[in-house]
Amino acid sequence: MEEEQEGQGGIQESLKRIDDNIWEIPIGTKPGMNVPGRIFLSDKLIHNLEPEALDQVANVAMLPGIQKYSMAMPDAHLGYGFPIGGVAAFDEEEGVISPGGVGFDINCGVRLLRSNLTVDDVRPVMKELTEKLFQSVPAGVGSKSRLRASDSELDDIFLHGSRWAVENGYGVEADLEHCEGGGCIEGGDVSHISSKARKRGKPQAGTLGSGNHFLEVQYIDQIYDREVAEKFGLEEGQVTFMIHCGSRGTGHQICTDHLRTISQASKKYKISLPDKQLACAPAQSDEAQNYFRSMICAANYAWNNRQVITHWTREVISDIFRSDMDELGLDLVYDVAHNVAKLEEHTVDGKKKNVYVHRKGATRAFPPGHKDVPQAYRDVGQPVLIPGSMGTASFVLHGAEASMDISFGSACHGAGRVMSRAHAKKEFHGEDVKSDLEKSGIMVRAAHPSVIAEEAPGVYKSSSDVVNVVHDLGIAGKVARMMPLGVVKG
DNA sequence: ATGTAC
Repeated sequence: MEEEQEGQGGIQESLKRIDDNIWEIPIGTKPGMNVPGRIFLSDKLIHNLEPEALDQVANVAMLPGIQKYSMAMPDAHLGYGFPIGGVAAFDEEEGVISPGGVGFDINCGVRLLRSNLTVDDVRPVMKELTEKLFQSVPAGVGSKSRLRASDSELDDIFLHGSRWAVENGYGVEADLEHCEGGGCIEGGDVSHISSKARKRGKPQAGTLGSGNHFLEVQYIDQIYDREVAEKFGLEEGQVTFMIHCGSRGTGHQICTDHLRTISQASKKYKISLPDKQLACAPAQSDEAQNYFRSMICAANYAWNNRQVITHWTREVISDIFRSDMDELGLDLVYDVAHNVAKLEEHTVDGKKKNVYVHRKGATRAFPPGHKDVPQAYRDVGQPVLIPGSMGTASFVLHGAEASMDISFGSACHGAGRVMSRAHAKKEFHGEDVKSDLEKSGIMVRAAHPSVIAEEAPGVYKSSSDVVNVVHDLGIAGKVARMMPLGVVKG
Protein backbone atom coordinates (compact mmCIF):
# COMPACT_ATOMS: atom_id res chain seq x y z
CA MET A 1 0.00 0.00 0.00
CA GLU A 2 3.04 2.25 0.31
CA GLU A 3 5.56 3.07 -2.34
CA GLU A 4 8.38 4.30 -0.12
CA GLN A 5 10.53 1.18 -0.45
CA GLU A 6 13.20 2.05 -2.95
CA GLY A 7 16.12 0.02 -1.70
CA GLN A 8 16.31 -3.73 -1.74
CA GLY A 9 16.63 -5.50 1.57
CA GLY A 10 16.60 -2.21 3.51
CA ILE A 11 15.27 -2.16 7.03
CA GLN A 12 12.12 -0.36 5.80
CA GLU A 13 11.05 -3.56 4.09
CA SER A 14 10.78 -5.40 7.36
CA LEU A 15 8.50 -2.74 8.86
CA LYS A 16 5.19 -4.27 9.83
CA ARG A 17 2.12 -2.19 10.31
CA ILE A 18 0.51 -2.97 13.67
CA ASP A 19 -2.07 -0.21 13.72
CA ASP A 20 -2.92 3.07 11.96
CA ASN A 21 0.01 4.87 13.56
CA ILE A 22 2.18 2.01 14.84
CA TRP A 23 4.88 0.27 12.82
CA GLU A 24 7.01 -2.56 14.13
CA ILE A 25 10.53 -3.76 13.42
CA PRO A 26 10.20 -7.44 14.40
CA ILE A 27 12.78 -9.18 16.59
CA GLY A 28 15.34 -10.79 14.31
CA THR A 29 15.24 -8.07 11.70
CA LYS A 30 18.78 -7.48 12.89
CA PRO A 31 20.57 -10.20 14.84
CA GLY A 32 20.73 -9.62 18.57
CA MET A 33 17.51 -7.66 19.03
CA ASN A 34 16.04 -8.36 22.49
CA VAL A 35 12.71 -6.67 21.82
CA PRO A 36 10.90 -5.40 18.74
CA GLY A 37 11.27 -1.82 17.57
CA ARG A 38 8.19 0.36 17.41
CA ILE A 39 7.85 3.60 15.56
CA PHE A 40 4.79 5.82 15.73
CA LEU A 41 4.04 7.28 12.33
CA SER A 42 1.14 8.23 10.13
CA ASP A 43 0.97 7.50 6.39
CA LYS A 44 1.80 11.13 5.81
CA LEU A 45 5.05 10.98 7.79
CA ILE A 46 6.35 7.58 6.77
CA HIS A 47 7.81 9.11 3.61
CA ASN A 48 10.07 11.39 5.63
CA LEU A 49 11.46 8.63 7.81
CA GLU A 50 15.22 8.26 7.58
CA PRO A 51 16.24 4.60 7.17
CA GLU A 52 19.29 5.38 9.34
CA ALA A 53 17.01 6.39 12.22
CA LEU A 54 15.09 3.14 11.81
CA ASP A 55 18.37 1.27 11.95
CA GLN A 56 19.16 3.05 15.22
CA VAL A 57 15.81 1.93 16.68
CA ALA A 58 16.80 -1.67 15.88
CA ASN A 59 20.27 -1.16 17.40
CA VAL A 60 18.83 0.15 20.67
CA ALA A 61 16.67 -2.99 20.82
CA MET A 62 19.92 -4.99 21.22
CA LEU A 63 20.94 -3.33 24.49
CA PRO A 64 20.76 -5.46 27.66
CA GLY A 65 17.65 -5.28 29.80
CA ILE A 66 15.55 -3.20 27.43
CA GLN A 67 11.85 -3.45 28.24
CA LYS A 68 8.92 -4.01 25.85
CA TYR A 69 10.07 -2.07 22.77
CA SER A 70 12.75 0.22 21.43
CA MET A 71 10.59 3.15 20.41
CA ALA A 72 10.69 6.22 18.20
CA MET A 73 8.25 9.10 18.13
CA PRO A 74 6.81 10.55 14.89
CA ASP A 75 9.43 13.32 14.88
CA ALA A 76 12.29 10.81 14.95
CA HIS A 77 15.49 11.41 13.06
CA LEU A 78 19.13 10.35 13.12
CA GLY A 79 20.93 11.08 16.38
CA TYR A 80 24.10 10.12 18.25
CA GLY A 81 23.62 6.36 18.72
CA PHE A 82 19.98 6.57 19.73
CA PRO A 83 17.59 8.33 17.36
CA ILE A 84 16.34 11.75 18.37
CA GLY A 85 12.72 11.05 19.21
CA GLY A 86 13.78 7.79 20.86
CA VAL A 87 12.29 6.27 24.02
CA ALA A 88 13.86 3.26 25.71
CA ALA A 89 13.31 1.85 29.20
CA PHE A 90 15.80 -0.45 30.91
CA ASP A 91 15.40 -2.74 33.89
CA GLU A 92 16.74 -1.19 37.10
CA GLU A 93 18.90 -4.25 37.83
CA GLU A 94 19.48 -6.09 34.54
CA GLY A 95 19.47 -3.08 32.25
CA VAL A 96 21.88 -0.33 31.26
CA ILE A 97 22.20 3.44 31.32
CA SER A 98 23.49 5.15 28.19
CA PRO A 99 24.48 8.81 27.65
CA GLY A 100 23.52 8.44 23.98
CA GLY A 101 19.96 7.77 25.10
CA VAL A 102 19.79 11.22 26.67
CA GLY A 103 21.85 13.27 24.24
CA PHE A 104 24.44 15.98 24.61
CA ASP A 105 22.02 18.72 25.57
CA ILE A 106 20.89 17.21 28.85
CA ASN A 107 17.42 18.48 29.83
CA CYS A 108 16.90 20.46 26.73
CA GLY A 109 13.30 21.40 27.36
CA VAL A 110 10.45 23.82 27.02
CA ARG A 111 8.44 26.03 29.31
CA LEU A 112 5.33 28.05 28.70
CA LEU A 113 4.22 31.24 30.43
CA ARG A 114 0.63 32.41 30.15
CA SER A 115 -0.43 36.06 30.42
CA ASN A 116 -3.48 38.30 30.69
CA LEU A 117 -2.36 40.10 27.52
CA THR A 118 -4.16 39.72 24.22
CA VAL A 119 -2.75 39.67 20.72
CA ASP A 120 -4.12 43.22 20.25
CA ASP A 121 -2.19 44.43 23.30
CA VAL A 122 1.16 43.23 21.99
CA ARG A 123 0.97 43.74 18.19
CA PRO A 124 1.78 47.47 18.42
CA VAL A 125 4.85 46.87 20.64
CA MET A 126 6.24 43.72 19.06
CA LYS A 127 9.37 45.38 17.73
CA GLU A 128 10.25 46.86 21.11
CA LEU A 129 9.27 43.68 22.96
CA THR A 130 11.41 41.43 20.75
CA GLU A 131 14.34 43.83 20.94
CA LYS A 132 14.17 44.17 24.72
CA LEU A 133 13.90 40.42 25.22
CA PHE A 134 16.93 40.01 22.99
CA GLN A 135 18.82 42.59 25.05
CA SER A 136 17.81 41.01 28.32
CA VAL A 137 18.33 37.31 27.64
CA PRO A 138 21.79 36.46 26.29
CA ALA A 139 21.61 34.32 23.17
CA GLY A 140 24.06 32.73 20.79
CA VAL A 141 26.98 30.31 20.83
CA GLY A 142 29.13 30.91 23.90
CA SER A 143 26.78 33.58 25.25
CA LYS A 144 27.40 34.71 28.82
CA SER A 145 24.98 35.65 31.53
CA ARG A 146 24.71 38.76 33.71
CA LEU A 147 24.83 36.22 36.48
CA ARG A 148 28.09 34.66 37.58
CA ALA A 149 27.63 31.61 39.78
CA SER A 150 30.18 31.04 42.52
CA ASP A 151 31.33 27.49 43.20
CA SER A 152 28.90 27.04 46.05
CA GLU A 153 26.05 28.56 44.03
CA LEU A 154 26.86 26.23 41.16
CA ASP A 155 26.68 23.26 43.54
CA ASP A 156 23.33 24.53 44.74
CA ILE A 157 22.06 24.82 41.16
CA PHE A 158 23.33 21.31 40.30
CA LEU A 159 21.62 19.80 43.34
CA HIS A 160 18.42 21.85 43.58
CA GLY A 161 17.63 23.15 40.08
CA SER A 162 14.99 25.87 39.84
CA ARG A 163 14.78 26.16 43.59
CA TRP A 164 18.07 28.05 43.55
CA ALA A 165 16.54 30.65 41.23
CA VAL A 166 13.35 30.99 43.27
CA GLU A 167 15.26 31.34 46.54
CA ASN A 168 17.47 33.99 44.98
CA GLY A 169 14.70 36.22 43.69
CA TYR A 170 14.31 34.79 40.18
CA GLY A 171 10.80 33.49 40.54
CA VAL A 172 8.04 32.45 42.90
CA GLU A 173 7.15 29.25 44.71
CA ALA A 174 4.26 28.62 42.25
CA ASP A 175 6.83 28.29 39.47
CA LEU A 176 8.20 25.18 41.17
CA GLU A 177 4.73 23.68 41.58
CA HIS A 178 4.11 24.06 37.84
CA CYS A 179 7.28 22.42 36.60
CA GLU A 180 8.12 18.80 35.84
CA GLY A 181 9.47 17.34 39.06
CA GLY A 182 9.30 20.73 40.77
CA GLY A 183 12.27 21.85 38.64
CA CYS A 184 14.61 19.32 40.23
CA ILE A 185 15.55 15.66 40.12
CA GLU A 186 16.70 14.43 43.51
CA GLY A 187 19.87 12.35 43.79
CA GLY A 188 22.38 14.53 42.00
CA ASP A 189 26.05 14.25 42.94
CA VAL A 190 28.61 16.88 41.94
CA SER A 191 31.68 14.80 42.70
CA HIS A 192 31.96 13.37 39.16
CA ILE A 193 31.56 16.66 37.34
CA SER A 194 34.84 17.86 35.83
CA SER A 195 36.32 21.28 36.53
CA LYS A 196 35.94 21.95 32.81
CA ALA A 197 32.19 21.35 33.01
CA ARG A 198 31.98 23.60 36.07
CA LYS A 199 33.98 26.32 34.36
CA ARG A 200 31.66 26.27 31.35
CA GLY A 201 28.59 26.31 33.57
CA LYS A 202 29.40 29.27 35.81
CA PRO A 203 28.81 32.14 33.36
CA GLN A 204 25.92 30.49 31.46
CA ALA A 205 23.12 30.24 34.02
CA GLY A 206 20.42 32.34 32.36
CA THR A 207 21.41 32.06 28.70
CA LEU A 208 19.45 30.82 25.72
CA GLY A 209 22.18 29.26 23.59
CA SER A 210 21.90 28.65 19.88
CA GLY A 211 20.50 26.32 17.23
CA ASN A 212 16.81 25.51 17.62
CA HIS A 213 16.63 27.17 21.02
CA PHE A 214 14.45 30.23 21.29
CA LEU A 215 12.40 32.61 23.36
CA GLU A 216 9.12 33.30 21.61
CA VAL A 217 6.16 35.63 21.99
CA GLN A 218 3.07 33.76 20.80
CA TYR A 219 -0.71 33.95 20.81
CA ILE A 220 -3.25 31.18 21.04
CA ASP A 221 -5.12 30.95 17.76
CA GLN A 222 -6.91 27.69 18.38
CA ILE A 223 -8.31 25.76 21.32
CA TYR A 224 -9.00 22.05 20.78
CA ASP A 225 -10.08 21.12 24.29
CA ARG A 226 -11.79 23.93 26.19
CA GLU A 227 -12.07 22.08 29.48
CA VAL A 228 -8.38 21.18 29.70
CA ALA A 229 -7.34 24.60 28.35
CA GLU A 230 -9.22 26.21 31.21
CA LYS A 231 -7.38 24.04 33.73
CA PHE A 232 -4.10 25.20 32.18
CA GLY A 233 -5.25 28.86 32.24
CA LEU A 234 -5.33 29.17 28.44
CA GLU A 235 -7.83 30.76 26.07
CA GLU A 236 -8.07 31.92 22.48
CA GLY A 237 -6.41 35.26 21.65
CA GLN A 238 -4.19 35.10 24.74
CA VAL A 239 -0.49 35.91 24.54
CA THR A 240 1.97 33.27 25.76
CA PHE A 241 5.75 33.15 26.09
CA MET A 242 7.72 30.02 25.29
CA ILE A 243 11.30 29.31 26.36
CA HIS A 244 13.18 26.46 24.68
CA CYS A 245 16.74 25.79 25.88
CA GLY A 246 18.90 23.37 27.83
CA SER A 247 21.99 22.92 29.98
CA ARG A 248 24.37 24.76 27.64
CA GLY A 249 28.10 24.05 27.76
CA THR A 250 27.98 22.33 31.13
CA GLY A 251 25.55 19.60 30.01
CA HIS A 252 27.53 19.07 26.84
CA GLN A 253 30.76 18.72 28.80
CA ILE A 254 29.21 16.33 31.33
CA CYS A 255 27.98 14.14 28.48
CA THR A 256 31.38 14.24 26.74
CA ASP A 257 33.29 13.43 29.94
CA HIS A 258 31.11 10.49 30.89
CA LEU A 259 30.95 9.06 27.38
CA ARG A 260 34.63 8.28 27.84
CA THR A 261 34.18 6.36 31.10
CA ILE A 262 31.00 4.67 29.90
CA SER A 263 32.73 3.54 26.69
CA GLN A 264 35.45 1.91 28.75
CA ALA A 265 32.80 0.36 30.97
CA SER A 266 31.06 -1.18 27.94
CA LYS A 267 34.28 -3.07 27.23
CA LYS A 268 34.93 -3.90 30.88
CA TYR A 269 31.47 -5.43 31.30
CA LYS A 270 31.65 -7.08 27.85
CA ILE A 271 28.54 -5.47 26.43
CA SER A 272 28.49 -6.08 22.70
CA LEU A 273 27.52 -2.90 20.90
CA PRO A 274 26.22 -2.68 17.34
CA ASP A 275 27.41 0.93 17.34
CA LYS A 276 30.11 2.57 19.48
CA GLN A 277 27.80 5.53 20.02
CA LEU A 278 25.51 3.25 22.04
CA ALA A 279 28.12 3.07 24.81
CA CYS A 280 26.38 2.04 28.03
CA ALA A 281 27.10 0.46 31.38
CA PRO A 282 25.12 -1.86 33.66
CA ALA A 283 22.61 0.33 35.48
CA GLN A 284 24.00 -0.44 38.94
CA SER A 285 27.70 -0.13 38.01
CA ASP A 286 29.69 2.78 39.44
CA GLU A 287 30.29 4.09 35.92
CA ALA A 288 26.57 4.21 35.09
CA GLN A 289 25.60 5.68 38.44
CA ASN A 290 28.33 8.31 38.28
CA TYR A 291 27.02 9.36 34.87
CA PHE A 292 23.41 9.25 36.04
CA ARG A 293 24.02 11.42 39.11
CA SER A 294 26.03 13.91 37.03
CA MET A 295 23.32 13.92 34.37
CA ILE A 296 20.83 14.81 37.13
CA CYS A 297 23.00 17.84 37.97
CA ALA A 298 22.98 18.96 34.34
CA ALA A 299 19.20 18.49 34.22
CA ASN A 300 18.84 20.63 37.33
CA TYR A 301 21.14 23.24 35.80
CA ALA A 302 18.84 23.42 32.76
CA TRP A 303 15.71 23.90 34.88
CA ASN A 304 17.42 26.69 36.75
CA ASN A 305 18.51 28.18 33.44
CA ARG A 306 14.92 28.33 32.17
CA GLN A 307 13.79 29.76 35.52
CA VAL A 308 16.31 32.62 35.41
CA ILE A 309 15.32 33.40 31.81
CA THR A 310 11.68 33.39 32.95
CA HIS A 311 12.48 36.07 35.50
CA TRP A 312 14.13 38.37 32.96
CA THR A 313 11.28 37.77 30.52
CA ARG A 314 8.77 38.86 33.18
CA GLU A 315 10.85 41.96 33.92
CA VAL A 316 10.85 43.02 30.27
CA ILE A 317 7.10 42.52 29.90
CA SER A 318 6.31 44.39 33.08
CA ASP A 319 8.61 47.20 32.00
CA ILE A 320 6.98 47.57 28.58
CA PHE A 321 3.40 47.38 29.81
CA ARG A 322 4.12 49.33 33.01
CA SER A 323 2.00 46.89 34.95
CA ASP A 324 2.67 44.83 38.03
CA MET A 325 3.02 41.09 37.89
CA ASP A 326 -0.43 40.30 39.32
CA GLU A 327 -2.14 42.25 36.57
CA LEU A 328 -0.06 40.64 33.84
CA GLY A 329 -0.78 37.10 35.05
CA LEU A 330 2.58 35.79 33.86
CA ASP A 331 2.16 32.39 35.46
CA LEU A 332 4.20 29.37 34.53
CA VAL A 333 1.87 26.86 32.85
CA TYR A 334 4.46 24.09 32.88
CA ASP A 335 8.02 23.12 32.02
CA VAL A 336 9.04 19.82 30.42
CA ALA A 337 12.36 18.09 29.84
CA HIS A 338 12.75 16.36 26.51
CA ASN A 339 16.32 15.01 26.85
CA VAL A 340 16.66 13.09 30.08
CA ALA A 341 16.80 9.66 31.76
CA LYS A 342 14.69 9.03 34.84
CA LEU A 343 14.03 6.16 37.20
CA GLU A 344 10.26 5.65 37.05
CA GLU A 345 7.72 3.05 38.01
CA HIS A 346 5.99 1.39 35.07
CA THR A 347 3.94 -1.76 34.50
CA VAL A 348 5.69 -4.40 32.42
CA ASP A 349 4.01 -7.78 31.82
CA GLY A 350 1.40 -6.85 34.39
CA LYS A 351 4.01 -6.18 37.07
CA LYS A 352 5.01 -2.83 38.53
CA LYS A 353 8.74 -2.25 38.39
CA ASN A 354 11.33 0.52 38.31
CA VAL A 355 12.93 1.24 34.96
CA TYR A 356 15.40 3.80 33.67
CA VAL A 357 13.38 5.58 30.99
CA HIS A 358 15.60 7.34 28.46
CA ARG A 359 13.78 10.09 26.59
CA LYS A 360 15.86 11.71 23.88
CA GLY A 361 13.79 14.20 21.98
CA ALA A 362 10.70 12.87 23.68
CA THR A 363 8.44 14.46 26.29
CA ARG A 364 7.00 12.88 29.40
CA ALA A 365 3.22 12.66 28.99
CA PHE A 366 1.83 11.35 32.28
CA PRO A 367 -1.93 10.83 32.25
CA PRO A 368 -4.70 11.97 34.59
CA GLY A 369 -4.32 10.57 38.09
CA HIS A 370 -0.55 10.02 37.96
CA LYS A 371 1.12 10.98 41.24
CA ASP A 372 3.80 13.02 39.46
CA VAL A 373 1.27 15.33 37.80
CA PRO A 374 0.88 18.58 39.79
CA GLN A 375 -2.26 18.72 41.89
CA ALA A 376 -3.71 21.55 39.78
CA TYR A 377 -3.61 19.34 36.68
CA ARG A 378 -4.04 15.93 38.32
CA ASP A 379 -7.46 15.20 36.80
CA VAL A 380 -6.52 16.15 33.22
CA GLY A 381 -2.91 14.93 32.93
CA GLN A 382 0.33 16.88 32.70
CA PRO A 383 0.80 19.61 30.10
CA VAL A 384 2.89 18.38 27.17
CA LEU A 385 4.62 21.27 25.42
CA ILE A 386 5.59 20.91 21.77
CA PRO A 387 7.67 23.77 20.37
CA GLY A 388 7.31 24.55 16.69
CA SER A 389 10.22 25.46 14.49
CA MET A 390 10.89 29.14 13.82
CA GLY A 391 7.81 30.78 12.34
CA THR A 392 5.53 27.80 12.83
CA ALA A 393 2.89 26.78 15.36
CA SER A 394 3.63 25.33 18.80
CA PHE A 395 1.22 23.11 20.70
CA VAL A 396 0.02 22.36 24.20
CA LEU A 397 -1.24 18.83 24.74
CA HIS A 398 -2.17 16.93 27.86
CA GLY A 399 -0.87 13.51 28.86
CA ALA A 400 -3.49 10.86 28.12
CA GLU A 401 -4.27 7.33 29.33
CA ALA A 402 -2.68 5.33 26.52
CA SER A 403 0.78 6.80 27.13
CA MET A 404 1.49 4.42 30.02
CA ASP A 405 0.62 1.36 27.89
CA ILE A 406 2.09 2.43 24.59
CA SER A 407 5.19 4.52 25.25
CA PHE A 408 6.32 4.45 28.91
CA GLY A 409 4.42 7.69 29.48
CA SER A 410 6.03 9.58 26.60
CA ALA A 411 5.09 11.68 23.59
CA CYS A 412 6.87 13.53 20.78
CA HIS A 413 8.94 16.68 21.34
CA GLY A 414 8.73 18.82 18.23
CA ALA A 415 8.83 19.04 14.52
CA GLY A 416 11.97 17.09 13.69
CA ARG A 417 14.53 18.12 11.10
CA VAL A 418 14.27 17.05 7.47
CA MET A 419 17.41 18.86 6.29
CA SER A 420 20.91 19.18 7.77
CA ARG A 421 22.19 22.52 9.04
CA ALA A 422 24.80 22.60 6.27
CA HIS A 423 22.20 21.89 3.60
CA ALA A 424 19.89 24.55 5.07
CA LYS A 425 22.62 27.20 4.86
CA LYS A 426 23.00 26.48 1.15
CA GLU A 427 19.27 26.42 0.54
CA PHE A 428 18.30 29.55 2.51
CA HIS A 429 19.62 33.02 3.24
CA GLY A 430 19.12 34.30 6.79
CA GLU A 431 18.18 37.81 5.74
CA ASP A 432 15.60 36.55 3.19
CA VAL A 433 14.02 34.19 5.70
CA LYS A 434 13.88 37.00 8.25
CA SER A 435 12.18 39.45 5.87
CA ASP A 436 9.71 36.77 4.72
CA LEU A 437 8.80 36.09 8.34
CA GLU A 438 8.43 39.79 9.08
CA LYS A 439 6.10 40.18 6.10
CA SER A 440 3.90 37.52 7.67
CA GLY A 441 3.90 39.43 10.95
CA ILE A 442 6.65 37.60 12.86
CA MET A 443 9.52 39.65 14.28
CA VAL A 444 12.86 37.85 14.42
CA ARG A 445 15.91 38.90 16.39
CA ALA A 446 18.93 36.60 16.22
CA ALA A 447 22.53 36.77 17.40
CA HIS A 448 23.68 35.72 13.92
CA PRO A 449 21.85 35.56 10.54
CA SER A 450 23.17 32.06 9.80
CA VAL A 451 21.07 30.60 12.61
CA ILE A 452 17.97 31.95 10.85
CA ALA A 453 18.92 30.03 7.68
CA GLU A 454 19.70 26.87 9.65
CA GLU A 455 16.36 27.05 11.41
CA ALA A 456 14.20 28.17 8.45
CA PRO A 457 10.63 26.85 8.61
CA GLY A 458 11.29 24.63 5.57
CA VAL A 459 13.94 22.50 7.29
CA TYR A 460 11.49 20.87 9.69
CA LYS A 461 8.63 18.43 9.37
CA SER A 462 5.22 19.94 10.00
CA SER A 463 4.73 19.93 13.75
CA SER A 464 0.97 19.57 13.31
CA ASP A 465 1.45 16.24 11.47
CA VAL A 466 3.68 15.05 14.31
CA VAL A 467 1.25 16.16 17.00
CA ASN A 468 -1.68 14.49 15.23
CA VAL A 469 0.01 11.10 15.53
CA VAL A 470 0.34 11.23 19.34
CA HIS A 471 -3.17 12.66 19.56
CA ASP A 472 -4.66 9.85 17.47
CA LEU A 473 -2.75 7.23 19.46
CA GLY A 474 -4.24 8.59 22.70
CA ILE A 475 -0.76 9.28 24.14
CA ALA A 476 -1.37 13.03 24.46
CA GLY A 477 -4.44 15.03 23.45
CA LYS A 478 -4.38 18.38 21.70
CA VAL A 479 -5.34 21.34 23.88
CA ALA A 480 -4.20 24.54 22.18
CA ARG A 481 -2.16 25.89 19.30
CA MET A 482 0.09 28.95 19.52
CA MET A 483 1.29 31.07 16.60
CA PRO A 484 4.51 33.08 16.83
CA LEU A 485 4.54 36.89 16.97
CA GLY A 486 8.19 37.44 17.80
CA VAL A 487 11.23 35.17 18.12
CA VAL A 488 14.56 35.65 19.89
CA LYS A 489 17.21 33.22 18.68
CA GLY A 490 20.88 32.53 19.23
C1' DA B 1 23.00 20.76 20.82
C1' DT B 2 28.38 22.43 21.53
C1' DG B 3 34.20 27.65 23.39
C1' DT B 4 31.21 23.38 15.70
C1' DA B 5 38.61 20.02 16.66
C1' DC B 6 40.46 13.33 17.41
